[in-house]
Amino acid sequence: MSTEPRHPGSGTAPTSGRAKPSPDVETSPSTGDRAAADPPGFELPLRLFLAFRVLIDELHAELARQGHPDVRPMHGFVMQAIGTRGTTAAELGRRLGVSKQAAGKTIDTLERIGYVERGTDANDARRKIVRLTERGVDSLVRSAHIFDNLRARWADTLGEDRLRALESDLRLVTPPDFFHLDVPGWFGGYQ
Amino acid sequence: MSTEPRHPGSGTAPTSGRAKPSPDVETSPSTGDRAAADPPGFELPLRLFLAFRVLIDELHAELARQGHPDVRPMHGFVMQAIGTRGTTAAELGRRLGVSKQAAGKTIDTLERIGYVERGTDANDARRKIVRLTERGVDSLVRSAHIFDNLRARWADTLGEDRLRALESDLRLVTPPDFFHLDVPGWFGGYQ
DNA sequence: TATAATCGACAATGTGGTTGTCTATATAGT
DNA sequence: ACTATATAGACAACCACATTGTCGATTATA
Repeated sequence: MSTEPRHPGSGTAPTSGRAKPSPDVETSPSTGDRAAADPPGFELPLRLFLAFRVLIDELHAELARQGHPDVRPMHGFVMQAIGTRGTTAAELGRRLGVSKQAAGKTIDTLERIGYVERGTDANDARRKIVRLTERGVDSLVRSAHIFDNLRARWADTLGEDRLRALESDLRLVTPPDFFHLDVPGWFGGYQ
Repeated sequence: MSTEPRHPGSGTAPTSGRAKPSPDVETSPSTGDRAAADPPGFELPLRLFLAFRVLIDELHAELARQGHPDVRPMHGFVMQAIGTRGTTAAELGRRLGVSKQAAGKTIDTLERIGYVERGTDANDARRKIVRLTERGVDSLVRSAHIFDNLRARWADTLGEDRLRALESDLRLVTPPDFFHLDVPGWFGGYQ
C-alpha cells in the first residue's frame, strides 16, 4: 500500500509522510460493546507515542540545521541526565536504568563526537567524572530553545490553556520520576 | 514540520498543575524570556513518552495475568498491523516502516509462540500470507478490553471531558497515519 | 519471449544492550 | 593498622534486533 520508500534508522526521521489514514485493521475484533463514540482504546497510547515522536523528530531536524547533525535522540536524553554538574558512568547507568557498561559505551560515543569529556575526581581515584563540553552545553541550550518554540507552536494550535491542561493531565497519569525510562530492551522482546 | 495549526480548541478550564520535578539541568541557561510559569520545554515530550510507557506497561502486566505472558509490546503492535485479514512479510514491513527482513524475523517469533501462522497464497506462489491464530486474536481482543479499562481509569482520574480533550488535542498535533512508527533503530544512533 | 519487479530466504554487518571477570581504590569492621 | 567488603571502570563474550546485499523462484510487463 504505502509506495513510499523507507527511511532507515539513520538520519532524522520525517514524520510528515502524510500516508494513509486508515490501516486495514478493525478497531477490536469483537468488542463492539463499548460506548459507540469512544475512540478505540489503543488510539490513546499510539497518539501519545506519535506526539512524542513528532516533538523529538522536529527537535533533531532543527538541531541538525543549527550545527548538531550528529546528536541522536538518545544522546540528548543522556546529556540531560549527565547534567551541568557532571556524573560518572556508574551513576549515569543507575539514573538511566541501564548497566554501567552500556552507559559507558554511550559516554564513549558522546566523547568521540565531542559532547562530553572525562576528567578525574580529586577525592576518589576510581571515579572518572563525565562533564559536558562547551559543545555539549550548546546543544542542550539550543534544544531548550527549540523545545520552547515547539511548545509555543502547540500552544498556537491548541491554545495555551488547552496545552497547560494537557501537561497537567499528563502529570497526573505519569510517575514523578523523570529519568529512568529503561528504554533499552523494553519495546522489543525475545526473538 | 508536520503539525499545522487547525483550529484553536475551545478552551477547557485549566486546573492548576503540580510543581515541576526539576532534574539536574537548568531549563535553558539563557532563555528566561518565556512566560515565567511555563514548564521546561523538554518536560512535555518526556511526559508523553512516560504516559505511553505507563499504558503499555500496564497493558502487558494485565495481559500476562490473562494468559499472555509472552507477548511483548512490539508483538501487540505488529499483530494490530497484521490485522484479521492477514498480510505478507514484505507488506508488513512497509506498513511498519521496517525492512521486510526485520518484519520476517518478528513474524518468526510470533509464529514460534503461536500467535500467527503462515499460509500460502493460491493466486501468487511467491507470497506467504501471515494470519493471526485463534490465540493471536484472543490477545488482541483482550488488549482492546484492557485498553478500554485503562482509558476508563484515566477518565476517572482526569474526568471524561478532559480525557476527550486530551485525545482531541493529540490528534491535532500528530500525523493521521496510525502505524508506520519506524520504531526500529530510531532512538539509538551510531555508536 | 525477454525483461523487470516482487516475494521470501540467507548471509554479513552494525548498534546497543547484557552478564561476567578483572584490577584499582575506598570504606567499614575488627 | 589490617583485613574484608563494596564500588568504579575497563575488557571480553554474547545476545537482540535492526540494517544492506544477494539470490532463486515467481509474477507482471514491454
